[in-house]
Amino acid sequence: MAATRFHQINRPQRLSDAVGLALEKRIRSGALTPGERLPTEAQLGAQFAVSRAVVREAVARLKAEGLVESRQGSGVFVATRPGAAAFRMNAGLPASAHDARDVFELRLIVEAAAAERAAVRHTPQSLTQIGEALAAMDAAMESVADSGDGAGADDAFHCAVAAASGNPLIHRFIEFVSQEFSGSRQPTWSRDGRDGGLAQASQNEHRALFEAIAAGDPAAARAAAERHIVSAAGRLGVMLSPRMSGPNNEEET
Amino acid sequence: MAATRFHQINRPQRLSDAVGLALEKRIRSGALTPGERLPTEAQLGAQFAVSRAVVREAVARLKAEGLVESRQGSGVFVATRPGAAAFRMNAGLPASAHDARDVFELRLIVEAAAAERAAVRHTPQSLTQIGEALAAMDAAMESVADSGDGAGADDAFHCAVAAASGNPLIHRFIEFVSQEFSGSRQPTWSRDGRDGGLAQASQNEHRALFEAIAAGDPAAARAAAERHIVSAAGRLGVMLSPRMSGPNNEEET
DNA sequence: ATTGGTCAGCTTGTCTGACAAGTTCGACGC
DNA sequence: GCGTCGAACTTGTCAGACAAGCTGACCAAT
Repeated sequence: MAATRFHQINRPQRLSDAVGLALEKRIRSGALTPGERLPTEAQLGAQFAVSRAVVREAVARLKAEGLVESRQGSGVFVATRPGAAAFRMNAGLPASAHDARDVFELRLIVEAAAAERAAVRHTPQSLTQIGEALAAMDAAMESVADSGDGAGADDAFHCAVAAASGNPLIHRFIEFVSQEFSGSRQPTWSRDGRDGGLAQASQNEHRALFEAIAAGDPAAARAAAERHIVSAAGRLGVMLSPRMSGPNNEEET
Repeated sequence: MAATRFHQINRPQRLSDAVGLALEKRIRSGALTPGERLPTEAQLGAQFAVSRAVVREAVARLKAEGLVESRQGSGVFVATRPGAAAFRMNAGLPASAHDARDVFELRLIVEAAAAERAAVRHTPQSLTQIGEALAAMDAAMESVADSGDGAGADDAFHCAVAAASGNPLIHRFIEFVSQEFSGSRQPTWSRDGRDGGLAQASQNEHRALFEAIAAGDPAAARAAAERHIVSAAGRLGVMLSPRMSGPNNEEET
């Protein structure tokens, strides 16, 4: 909806968020090592030029993420195994030019393997789920709305393939990655994207993947999934190689 | 040290922890639904009989976990996709008989792809790192200590291979998975495991992987990594197939 | 009737100061 | 050398004040 689209204004970052991220960076970079004591709250307040309350809220964040532990009267210490409990796509590191490519490469690896397994392990029910998402994208292609439901159905298609892999961990991981980059499919399914043939190209790739899975051909499913991810990346301007086929292949970039 | 042993006294739970956990319980149980607005800070303070600072720190915890979002002047809301910002191996689901197999399968997919990329993208420095971890395992093989440092060096070896993949995201993910299952390598490197030849078998596989990477041969590196993961799983009693090579291959299990 | 502007009331964000609870370490006595 | 005590330090909690931002009611203009 148009109203939703204008809702995403750029809010200034909260001080407690900024301090928390800065400290997290120090921990993840190794500048602060496991077991090491952080500066006192008063010192951090002086260093960051913020109040003690802001520091405490930043530390509360870090505690929730398992990065630090506090002991009253003693201090705040880097946890022995900082942050091991959770994996995040953006671990507080600054964005770099390679981010999108790193993400697409990880998706290529995991989604191609999931497609391969879906070809072998799918059930009538899981195949129906994939087919329904495919049909929903066909319908979105004809939609007169500005953005329609194509991106949502695109998400659902990928997650249905992941679910058909028969490995719930892989399914959850692909869902996680998909949600973190839910905005990346929007350009393909926008009015402009559909008029420009992006959605049609994407849908052709989806159909080839569906057919390979339905045919129970894992090699064809893997190849179809790889083609699709590489093309999807290309549509966003990201160059990706589908296979490590030679020592010089990657170094051309 | 004996002094350390008596250090683990039962500390009363912090108020901010208790409030944070109580709110998290309401969210995860569905009593508070995605998009729903939480009571105001003042109301929560009255309900829990704590100061506003305690409430704010509890909310800071929930924000770090992706469970809520706050909007200044408006309120604190349950996130649209609560907890989606982090991926956890155990997502609060009960353990099932397929867990270990699911994990090894995910490792197989990601680590084999990392090895492939390491063969192409390694640098002299990253290759040295891998070699040092290999040497540390050789040394641990001869160690007279009961458990030695073999498991730690085994972890380090896998993480060095992941680092050599040239994709920091893959590196972080493999590190995350490795840390979550850091105990799984202990039996191989224990006294019994070394005497029984488990460590030697594992080390032979590590060496083959190292050599394939050093030779810059991605296909050999992938195959070596797959062999190793499949064998490692087998040493723990988990049956794993390295490839989806036919429609009936998996259904034998 | 609809649209746009204003403002009071409300809510989160930040700062400040005070005191409670707990830890650490040095001084002192035995 | 060992045990006790207390000062100094650090985190945990409370309270109050003000800043920044949001929401909805109300009124004027078209």
